[in-house]
Amino acid sequence: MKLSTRSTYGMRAMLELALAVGQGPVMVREIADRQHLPATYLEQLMVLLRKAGLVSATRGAHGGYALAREPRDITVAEIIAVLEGPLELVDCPSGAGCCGQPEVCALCDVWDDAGKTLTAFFQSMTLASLAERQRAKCAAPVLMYAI
Amino acid sequence: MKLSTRSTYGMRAMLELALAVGQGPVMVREIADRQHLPATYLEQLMVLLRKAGLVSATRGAHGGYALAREPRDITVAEIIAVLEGPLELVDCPSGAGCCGQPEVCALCDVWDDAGKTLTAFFQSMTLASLAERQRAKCAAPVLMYAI
DNA sequence: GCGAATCCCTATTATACCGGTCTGGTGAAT
DNA sequence: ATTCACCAGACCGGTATAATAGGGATTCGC
Repeated sequence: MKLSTRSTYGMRAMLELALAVGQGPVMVREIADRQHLPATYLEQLMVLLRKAGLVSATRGAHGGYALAREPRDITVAEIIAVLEGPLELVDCPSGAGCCGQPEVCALCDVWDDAGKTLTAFFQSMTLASLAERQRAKCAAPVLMYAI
Repeated sequence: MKLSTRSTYGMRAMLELALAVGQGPVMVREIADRQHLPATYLEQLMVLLRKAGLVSATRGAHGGYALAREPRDITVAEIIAVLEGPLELVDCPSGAGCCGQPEVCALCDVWDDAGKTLTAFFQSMTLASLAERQRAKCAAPVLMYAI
């Protein structure tokens, strides 16, 4: 029950872009360096995010990526949906798989509700709010160390 | 982001046991047949559930498994925790992995909160409530079919 | 125009985990 | 004693994820 690295890498990249909004496009290489991610791998993810309309790319020298929309209009749920697929906890392709008789299966409801709960959580969370939290954390870094 | 079959298989088995409470031990074979699960695989899961103290086994002829506690005192969260591990969405072993600097990483908080949300959801859900829902569904089966 | 920089795309590989089987052992009931 | 059922562990194959490699397309600066 872990998120794949695709989502987490992608989110880290998107957060970088959110923090750099208004400063022109950011190179994949730059993001990868700052976040310590494999650059060529991240490239693939960025292409997916572009195709999904979440970022825009400018090619050529001094190119890079930028958010395609306002940070406040991009939710974490969207990003995860692109990189991870829908947040369904079980493969129950509309009634077929699962337990065989989903109409009378109380568990199907549970898995479904759980997925919806998660989705709602991530939908309530935008890049803007995330960026703000990040900025706050960096502005007031933790000065207490464990002894 | 799928639950492994371990959790879903295990839940289905536990629900069977909850529905058969007070009727003596139930054989693994019986559960597997009713739920169409691979018997030998389910056996492994039942052992884990026993070691975790969620079910009790009686060996020998006419043996089988039964819930070790009242259905209302067993939450879905517990069962999943045994079979799936803790509900953490990312591997962030208390600060080390993740992004490298979890103290100043807004995302770590997000993943953490999401895991807690899920856990809370599953904790609010007991075998008793599940069994009740299941019984209700079976008593009033769906009679409307899509045309 | 030329070349460098950067995104774009596809193919390939390796590793780990998951789902599952098989074999043999242990304890209880008849 | 025999049978039934849980117990324990090794073992194995498929698949998806994570990552690499390499060659193209597009734009900028000169």
